[in-house]
Amino acid sequence: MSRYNFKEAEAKWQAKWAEDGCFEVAEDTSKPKYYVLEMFPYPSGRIHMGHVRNYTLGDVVARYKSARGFNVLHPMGWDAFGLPAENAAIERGVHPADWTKENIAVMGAQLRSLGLSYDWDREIATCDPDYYRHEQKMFLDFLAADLAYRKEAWVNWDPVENTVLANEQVIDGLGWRSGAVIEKRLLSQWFLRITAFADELLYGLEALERWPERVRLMQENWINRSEGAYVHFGLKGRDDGLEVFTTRPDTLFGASFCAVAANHPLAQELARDDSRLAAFNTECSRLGTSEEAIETAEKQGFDTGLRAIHPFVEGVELPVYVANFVLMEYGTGAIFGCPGHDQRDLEFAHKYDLRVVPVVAPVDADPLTFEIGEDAYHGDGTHINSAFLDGLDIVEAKAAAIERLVKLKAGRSAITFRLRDWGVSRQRYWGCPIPVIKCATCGIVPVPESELPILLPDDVSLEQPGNPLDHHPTWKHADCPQCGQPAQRETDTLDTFFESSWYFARFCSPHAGTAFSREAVDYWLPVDQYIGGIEHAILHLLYARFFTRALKSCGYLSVKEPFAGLFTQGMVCHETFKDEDGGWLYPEQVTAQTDGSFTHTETGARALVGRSESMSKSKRNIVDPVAIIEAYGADTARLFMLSDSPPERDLEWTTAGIEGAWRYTNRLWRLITDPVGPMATIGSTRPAEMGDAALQACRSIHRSIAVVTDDLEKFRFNRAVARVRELTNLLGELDGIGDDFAWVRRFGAETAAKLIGPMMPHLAEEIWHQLGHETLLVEASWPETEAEFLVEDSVTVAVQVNGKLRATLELSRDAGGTSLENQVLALPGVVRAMDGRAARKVIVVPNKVVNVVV
RNA sequence: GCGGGCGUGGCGAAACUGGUAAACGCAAGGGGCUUAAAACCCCUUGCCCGUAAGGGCUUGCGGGUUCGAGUCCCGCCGCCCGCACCA
Repeated sequence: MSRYNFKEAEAKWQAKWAEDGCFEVAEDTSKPKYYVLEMFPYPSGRIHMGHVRNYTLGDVVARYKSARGFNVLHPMGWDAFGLPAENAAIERGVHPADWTKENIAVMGAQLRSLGLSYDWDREIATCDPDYYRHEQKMFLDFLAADLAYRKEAWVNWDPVENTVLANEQVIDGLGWRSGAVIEKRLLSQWFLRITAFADELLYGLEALERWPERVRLMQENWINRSEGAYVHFGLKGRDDGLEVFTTRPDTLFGASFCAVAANHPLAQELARDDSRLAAFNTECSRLGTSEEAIETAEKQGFDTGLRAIHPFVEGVELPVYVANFVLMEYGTGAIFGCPGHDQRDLEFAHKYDLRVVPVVAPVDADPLTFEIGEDAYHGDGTHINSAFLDGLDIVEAKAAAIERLVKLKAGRSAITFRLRDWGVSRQRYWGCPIPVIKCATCGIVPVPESELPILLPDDVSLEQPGNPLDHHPTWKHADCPQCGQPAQRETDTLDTFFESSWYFARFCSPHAGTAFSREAVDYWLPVDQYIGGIEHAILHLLYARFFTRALKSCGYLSVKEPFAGLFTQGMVCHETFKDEDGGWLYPEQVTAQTDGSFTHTETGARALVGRSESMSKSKRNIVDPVAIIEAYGADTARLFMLSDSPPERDLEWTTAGIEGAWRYTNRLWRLITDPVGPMATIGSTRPAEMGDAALQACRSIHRSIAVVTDDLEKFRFNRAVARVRELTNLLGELDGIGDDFAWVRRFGAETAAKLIGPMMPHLAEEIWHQLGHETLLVEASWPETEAEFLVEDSVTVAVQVNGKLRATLELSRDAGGTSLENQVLALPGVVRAMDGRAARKVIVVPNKVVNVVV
């Protein structure tokens, strides 16, 4: 029995495709273009199963579209700047550049072994000066267009290391290396004005029809446009006041307190003379900068003693608190609290014994007795306890309240966004230097374009804490381009999201002397199909959408949206194992016992099976793709990635699953190549006469083409695999003899090769070759269906009595009428279920269901 | 906390717009081939009652709409993802 030699075949066809330049593309206006892009990887060291899944999905699309006659651009590169390279430098003493380059070499070879149809000639690495020099120019253009600016922002500050930490480096409020309590600190930093495009980014979502609905929703909620009002509260005994933003100006009569963020200027000012408030503010600053930490912390407030004067009601004064749940970044960093109609305010009011006055009552409630219990009332209703707003509904009351605020010069209507400007400054080495110079006399001065790129220095010390560029002995010293006096370079580098915000454009002309050739981006953009993890649903995708608009407004390109189609894939999971002490074990450290339990392979001790979780180094539940490709080949790994779960859902990696895929690989191989002698010589013209069985098989093959094509179009790859397996089963059962059978068998084999081609390209190519073709399968076109073979003359119809299945009936297509009803009513199963009762109604859904209602 | 999603046999799943629930595969059981094992091939397999014919039940839980609900609506429960300096 022959076995498919994947090692030989995969090496052979990969070499052949490369030699023939099968995946190299150029602009060609005679064909429709199709740009397939998978999110490029961070070169962490080795590829993981998530990459295999992501890139297999992209490769299926690329190869399928190519077979359909599109001019397909399918590039790959490296998102090469980032924190892990600096960590590796600290831990292992290697230079971030060397570490990154080495990783790219290793991972590049691993990706190549998967047989992905990339145009490798377009490979880019974002840490290459030839890449980042262009984004330095973009930064200068943004600066000139007022899309980049400086402002103070809060960072996580490690007081022991004197270093800014990423959120990831703050664990339970402590620095990951120093263990010091982390504080928030204000730092002057660079921002990109993404909020200038807030409306556009929001309304632009509507046009992104080929994006998942949930991603659009998440972005919409992230941008969160809210209509409301600014309200000015006077402060008793002070000349200034408190500016508050609210979406519910109609609930002003229910206000019982005001609150400001701990980092609000007012809180900072008062803390200078109040050590207890200063301590409270410091406590708040220890929550870190993430919204999650702030919102999940226990709600706490500090009464400043200040009293805010109610704009509508003379004599009413509201206590002003500093509260740990108010965010400085949203609205004005100050709120008024209406406990009756906001759950968080209600809990705060209960804690600090503040009054709870309902001002909106449900329409069916008695306004005189309506009270707020444990739950704030968020619903519609009629205003009560609200003087001139009484009796109005919420919409009317909002308008009336704003009108009154304007009249009193105590406020105005306003639209705010939750979206904040994008902070791009990082106080780190391994990123793109920001090309500006800080001069004592001239201020911020852009580096002249002729001096770009500003290169990262090679000789840095990463061992000492702090920003390496800042304590480099010479790098930051430069003369001011304006006045010529000694000055200093900006030592911040750019957020790595900067690189990933335009790489799709660079791929269009990766060797261009400019960021990209206008002609190339005009031809290729937007990306037709973008594929990657759901974890990028907001930040990366939103930044890239903004960046594209920013580039457009600076005259770089013509499209507004970078990604016309988006697909978000699920994660690759694996069961987890722990030893008896709770330590994580690698899958290869455990042995399955016959009774279903597991033991530690070396010690023989009991091992505990945990639930399946997404593969991660920390849980040790990883399976190395390289080992899998080595053992089963790339095609088998690709097949398994596609077959079991729908691509948007999480996939569980199992040994049984990969072995099942491997069995299929060999089954298909044998089925087609064992009788290949006779098959290779059979003509490709359909015999004029075909017997019923051969005709049925021919129909089934055509249906396979139709179903698989539809499934591939709709990203239902698991179903496509199932249908190809059915086709394989059919081929295995074709045991007739004669010309018609011989032809059908070959037709089925060729079709199977073509349909499985995008998924298992090496095996398909090998089969194609064995069938006697001189040309490559990758150059062959997608199979076409013929309408005459897609119509069935008879259908099986379900027969129900009161919606319950009682029988099935073979009918000719589109049968109906009273004869059908009589036929149905005479069926033994129907008679039994009707139990002598008369039919009240018979519902006929043509070719599907007949339902008798009694 | 806020925002988003998911939930169907022992397991991964399928079921297109409300119309035969469980296609395809994994695991398991039985049989064949073999000195034997592996590989391979064939059969069985949602659960319960029944020798069978047949009947009942079943898509996380509880309601509702409908001739008919996995699919639509309302309310719960569980799990997962994101939250702006991880990428």
